[in-house]
Amino acid sequence: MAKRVRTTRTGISDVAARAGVSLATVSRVMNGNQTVDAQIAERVRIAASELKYQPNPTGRNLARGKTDTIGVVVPDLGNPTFQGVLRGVSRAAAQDGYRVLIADSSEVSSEEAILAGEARRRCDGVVLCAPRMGAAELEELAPSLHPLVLVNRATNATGSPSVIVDYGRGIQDLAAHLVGLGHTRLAYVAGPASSSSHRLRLAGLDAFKASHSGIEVQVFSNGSTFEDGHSSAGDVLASGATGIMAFNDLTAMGLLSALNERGIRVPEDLSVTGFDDIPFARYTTPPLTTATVPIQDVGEQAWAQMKELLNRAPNAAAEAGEPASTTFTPTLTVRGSTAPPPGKG
Amino acid sequence: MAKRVRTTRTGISDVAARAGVSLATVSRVMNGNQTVDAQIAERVRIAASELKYQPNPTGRNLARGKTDTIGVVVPDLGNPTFQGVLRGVSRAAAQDGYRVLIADSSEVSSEEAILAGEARRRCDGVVLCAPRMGAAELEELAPSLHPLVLVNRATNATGSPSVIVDYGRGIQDLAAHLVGLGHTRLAYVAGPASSSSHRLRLAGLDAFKASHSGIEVQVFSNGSTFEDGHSSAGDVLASGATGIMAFNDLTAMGLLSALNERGIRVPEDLSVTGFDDIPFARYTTPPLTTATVPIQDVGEQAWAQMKELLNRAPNAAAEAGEPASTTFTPTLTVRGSTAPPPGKG
DNA sequence: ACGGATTGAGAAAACGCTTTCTCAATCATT
DNA sequence: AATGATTGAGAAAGCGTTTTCTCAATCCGT
Repeated sequence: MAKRVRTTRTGISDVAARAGVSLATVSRVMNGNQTVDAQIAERVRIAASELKYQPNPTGRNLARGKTDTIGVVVPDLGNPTFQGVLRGVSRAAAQDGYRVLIADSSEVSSEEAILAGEARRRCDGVVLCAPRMGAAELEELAPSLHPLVLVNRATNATGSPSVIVDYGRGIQDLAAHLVGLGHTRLAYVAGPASSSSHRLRLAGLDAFKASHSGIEVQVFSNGSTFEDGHSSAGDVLASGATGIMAFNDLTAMGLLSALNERGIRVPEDLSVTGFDDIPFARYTTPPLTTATVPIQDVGEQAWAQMKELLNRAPNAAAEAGEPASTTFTPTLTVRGSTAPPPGKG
Repeated sequence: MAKRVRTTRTGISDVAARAGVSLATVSRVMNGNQTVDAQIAERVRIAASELKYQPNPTGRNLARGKTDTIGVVVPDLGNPTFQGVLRGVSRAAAQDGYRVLIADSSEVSSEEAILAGEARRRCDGVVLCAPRMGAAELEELAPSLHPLVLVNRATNATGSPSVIVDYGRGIQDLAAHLVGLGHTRLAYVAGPASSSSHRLRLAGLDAFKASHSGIEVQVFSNGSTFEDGHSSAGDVLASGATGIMAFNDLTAMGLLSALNERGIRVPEDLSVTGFDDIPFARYTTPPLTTATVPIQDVGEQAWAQMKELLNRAPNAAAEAGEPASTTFTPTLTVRGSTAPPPGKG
């Protein structure tokens, strides 16, 4: 048999041989370890660049016990919200030399835990977006995922910070805006019952009702897609409400579209609000009044928390106390889809 | 010093010990190697599940020389086109047990080569979306990235398949549609000069002009964003053209918005087309006539090609001949933003 | 019942690095 | 000049798997 034809890329030992030093020294130089004589270091650097040597990350990963990679698990890469989170995390992490592995559960909620575990094993930590996962399951899963940062979820499990959006506050601002315009009959076209951010909106509306006795707030169950919004038009019109808060921008757009088909004018006949302020919300007709969520900042903040966790000594969790969670409060963005109700202009 | 407190997770040797077999046997069982006695295999499986053993991917990666991960490099995660590609690749790859590492060059074109190389070292292959990269640079880079699949780019470098969209064909279909409606004065609101897909559109338009002598086709240089489209309104109106083809849906939406502000009616006064058919194209006012690009299929196909490359023996490249590239042809999607020109209705 | 095939499992050698351990050589100190 | 402290680089031990080697124990045919 031939002499084992060189199949593998140029490795650290090639550099060592060429520079006439040991592997250890090459490693030291490549890692900026200062305990190497300047002359030798230079020789190594030259050898490395002549050979175009680039350390093999896998070998490194194994030796160092880390991968400089974090996993981001999302329910749907097609959803603007998660796209924003992903983008924010990815860019922020890149600044610190980390990469992102994505895991798209394709809305198959039963896969989420598995995907997340998988991702965790391959990465140094995971950012989890799992709006539909049950609280119990999340709580059980969290410890095994540590370092873990939750997006729009909280858990009692210790040591896992969250970055969350105050949906309850946002929807109250929206409701207040409508009431301020003169609306007294409001309706909320709800999101999926299993969605935790939907439940936060509901709680916000309860709080709102408690402090605004004259105001009616109906709730229609529904979903989170354009089509869901579209198909809710019938219920909405039958309700007699004049101020409609859709679960999010997408459903608001669906509703807008259905209303348009039926000849209902927005905002003259009906006011409609969205939620999130996705990039296209400003381009609808009329432009959508919505609660703006700085979603990319959410992603960036998620990375900031992750970084914090990563920099902690592995066993420092307890001594350092609970990691700080962050809350973003949506800001009201008034555009053309809201106006005083008919007759109150 | 204490006895080296167990810091590491449960590993293959724990399982081996518990099952009373060697590491090799555990490995064989975990990998479905059939040369293990059924009884022993069962014992190992039980031990593994009792210990909740999960193989460490990094160790595995090193031993097997592969990572079951591919890199996807895109210029901007905020761009619907690349989001679509990413989603397609990610889902298709997941089907085959592969994960995706993302690299977002943030439009910094000088970073692309570096990011791609980085990604390649960490992964088994890379899918490259680099519409602005110079042909020469691409050609030089390609071999070092192999296995490499190009999206919307081709290269002479051997062994790297592409999946491309026939933008030239698509814009001709759009032009033909406008001409069919009676327009004789067309304008193309161009994309970035450095964009290769923009050049393909230009070539398509040249072909179109060659075969339609009576038709005027003006070209305005511009960009690829909503704002670029918005700011092109002045030129467009001054041109006297009645059928406007925007570089893509985003610029079309910008143009639509600017026209709306100026009281120009679409499609009554002016017809406007987009390109790509991004998810929101159907929700503009009026809904956008556009060339539909099955962008997620592009991503899936990119994975299919990658899989093909991965399954080839490392040195089989030559014998297997050139890998097949794929072309997707956009389909014309007529919506409300196009109509006969004024006076020809 | 005996040699030659097969099976099946353990020992050990990769995989490509990092890092601890060691120890020779240099330096500073009295 | 003798001793202890410091510097700097090589040897070697991991890191957690997979896979090749090896070899003992079965199996088969005659």
